[in-house]
Amino acid sequence: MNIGEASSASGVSAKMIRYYEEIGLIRPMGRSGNNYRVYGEEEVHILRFIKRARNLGFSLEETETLLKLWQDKDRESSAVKDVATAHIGDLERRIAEMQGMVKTLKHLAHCCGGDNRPNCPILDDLAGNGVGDVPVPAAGRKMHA
Amino acid sequence: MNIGEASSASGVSAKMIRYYEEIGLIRPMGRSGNNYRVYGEEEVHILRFIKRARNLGFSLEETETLLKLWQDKDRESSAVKDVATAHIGDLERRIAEMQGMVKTLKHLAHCCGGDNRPNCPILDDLAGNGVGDVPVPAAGRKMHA
DNA sequence: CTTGACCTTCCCATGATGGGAAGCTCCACA
DNA sequence: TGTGGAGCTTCCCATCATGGGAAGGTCAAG
Repeated sequence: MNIGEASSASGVSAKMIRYYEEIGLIRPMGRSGNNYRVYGEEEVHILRFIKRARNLGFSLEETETLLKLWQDKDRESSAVKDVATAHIGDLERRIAEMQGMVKTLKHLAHCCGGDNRPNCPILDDLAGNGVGDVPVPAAGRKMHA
Repeated sequence: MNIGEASSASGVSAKMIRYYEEIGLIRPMGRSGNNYRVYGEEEVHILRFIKRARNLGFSLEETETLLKLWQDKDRESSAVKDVATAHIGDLERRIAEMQGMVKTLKHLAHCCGGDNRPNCPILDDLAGNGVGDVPVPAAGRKMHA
């Protein structure tokens, strides 16, 4: 099976399959006489594993860890669970951050007439003239040295 | 005021201030005799506006639009509201996507012993042997578009 | 033999940010 | 007056995962 077929069988683009090989996520594939990469069911299975891990938001680095654990018959399931749990925490942090943004934005949008007049509390808020609650202080880092 | 001072006054790093200038988000600053960029209150105000827009998750492109609307005294507030509303929708879509991931992951993690035995439903699921309800049908939902 | 669909490698772009090098300027202090 | 260091300048590189596209080889069907 050539790369195109492996691609449609796994849902991973040919471009990405080559990239995964380049960064060492998957082993370099054997080549047929014409220098084309050759794939078997085994490889497609691995690619599908990667695809699913990516769909769940795991980074390629985390995916690599999971892949190694998958192939390690002596793994401890706690190692897998740890990776998953950390990822859940990461997702929840990002979700909370975005929810904060949505909350503020909805409040501002609600206060904005959205008509043909220039008066706009959204811009007022961005300009520093808050309409109420102000999110994300987030500024004061490495200043002044 | 030099770039370092403008940076701590606005919360935008000097690196980013130069970058914003480079991509045309802000006008090139005047230079003093020593070739240092010179900033005034006006510019710091603009940088703070950008900072706040970024904190609310607006892209630099959206920020540019908002900035122009801010400076356009004849704007219609509906234009601003449209940008904000579209962004809210975008955030909500991403939140929903991540919540789906979290839901699946929590289910899997819940089913995983997390002990010293190799048996692991998380890996089983990634390998294609679902543990029950499994969203993300690898073939059905096109990431690409 | 030609055409077109594949495959190969290589380079570039994305978005927003940081790191760091090499070289300049400025200021304070001895 | 010299010197050190902080701060400024530009330039290049890295991130993360992905796609676009060019230039060229290969294969199968017409």
